[in-house]
Amino acid sequence: MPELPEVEIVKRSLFKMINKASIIEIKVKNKNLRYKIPRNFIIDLVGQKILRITRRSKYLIFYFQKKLLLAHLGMSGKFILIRNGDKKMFKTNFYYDLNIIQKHNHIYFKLSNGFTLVYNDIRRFGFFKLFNVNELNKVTFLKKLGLEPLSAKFNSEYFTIFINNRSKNIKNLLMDQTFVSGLGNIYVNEVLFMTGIDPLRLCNNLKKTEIKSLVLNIKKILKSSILKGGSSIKDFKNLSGKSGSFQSFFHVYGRENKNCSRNSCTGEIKKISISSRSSFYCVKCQN
DNA sequence: TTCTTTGTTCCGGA
DNA sequence: GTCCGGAACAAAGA
Repeated sequence: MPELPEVEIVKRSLFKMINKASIIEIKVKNKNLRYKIPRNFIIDLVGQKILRITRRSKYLIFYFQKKLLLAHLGMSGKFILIRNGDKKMFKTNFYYDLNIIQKHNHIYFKLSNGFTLVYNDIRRFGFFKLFNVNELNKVTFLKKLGLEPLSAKFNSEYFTIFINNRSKNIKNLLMDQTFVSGLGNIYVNEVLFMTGIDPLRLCNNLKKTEIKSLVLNIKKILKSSILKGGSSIKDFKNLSGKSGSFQSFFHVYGRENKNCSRNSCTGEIKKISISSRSSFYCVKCQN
C-alpha cells in the first residue's frame, strides 16, 4: 500500500532509470483502471520525451514536452522495468520476483533506452490522467492537497492554526489529505504509537508538547522509511523487485493482540475501526 | 457468498 | 456555508 515514502522511492527509481527517455510505443492491455484510460492516451504520449519526474503527496507527475501525466498507484499499483522485447518477462536482471502475476500487467510503455516500463496493478485502484503542460494548477487532485509533511511549512504553528475550531479525532485529522498530504493508514498508526497518543483523542484537546511531538515524529518516521527503501507490508516493491525493509519496523500496524513493543510497557495492541479503517494502538501507553 | 483492504469522493446531519 | 463521520466505489483474494 503505497504511501508517501513508497511513492518517493518509486519516483527516485524511475528518475534514475528512465528520465530523459522517450516513449516509442504503448500497449494498453486493460484500460479499465480506477478511471478509464482515454482514447487519446497513446497518441498523446508516443514520441514524447520524459523531461522530469516529480512527486506530490502520493501522486507521481511525469513531465513531457506537450503533456503532464499524473499517476496514482492506488492500493496495489507498481511499476516494473524489463528489457525491450524480453519474452521471459519476469526473468530478467531487473525483476526476479515472481509474486508479480502477469495477468495484472495493464500498460506497457516501450522506451528509447532499451527498457519497457510495465504498470501492474492487482486491484486496479491506481490511475493515470493526462493534462496539458500549463494546466498543473487546474488539476483538482492536486489543488485540494494540504502541506507536504516533510516541508518546513508543516510545523507546530501550522498544526495549531489548522485545528482551531475543529473537533475531529487525531486519527482522522492525520488521514485528512487537505491538512497534511501523503500519510495513509499505516503511517498514521505508527506516528500515533510513537507519540503515545490515543487515535480517538480529539485534536482540539492536544497539548502544545504533543503537537510538537507529533510533527517531529511524522517527519522522523517518513524520513526513516524513505532511507530504508519504503515499507513492503503487503504489495510494495521497488523497481528492481526488492522489498523495502521498513515493514520490520512497524510497531503497531497488523499487531492485534500482541504485546506492546515499547520497553517497559506491558500493554497489549488492540484493533478498532475508525471511520471504517482499522486502527491499531496500545491500550496502555496510548491513552 | 461475504468480508477485508485502500484513497478519494459524495452525502446527510449537525 | 462549514465541518464531520459514514458509506460508496473500484477489484480481488481469502
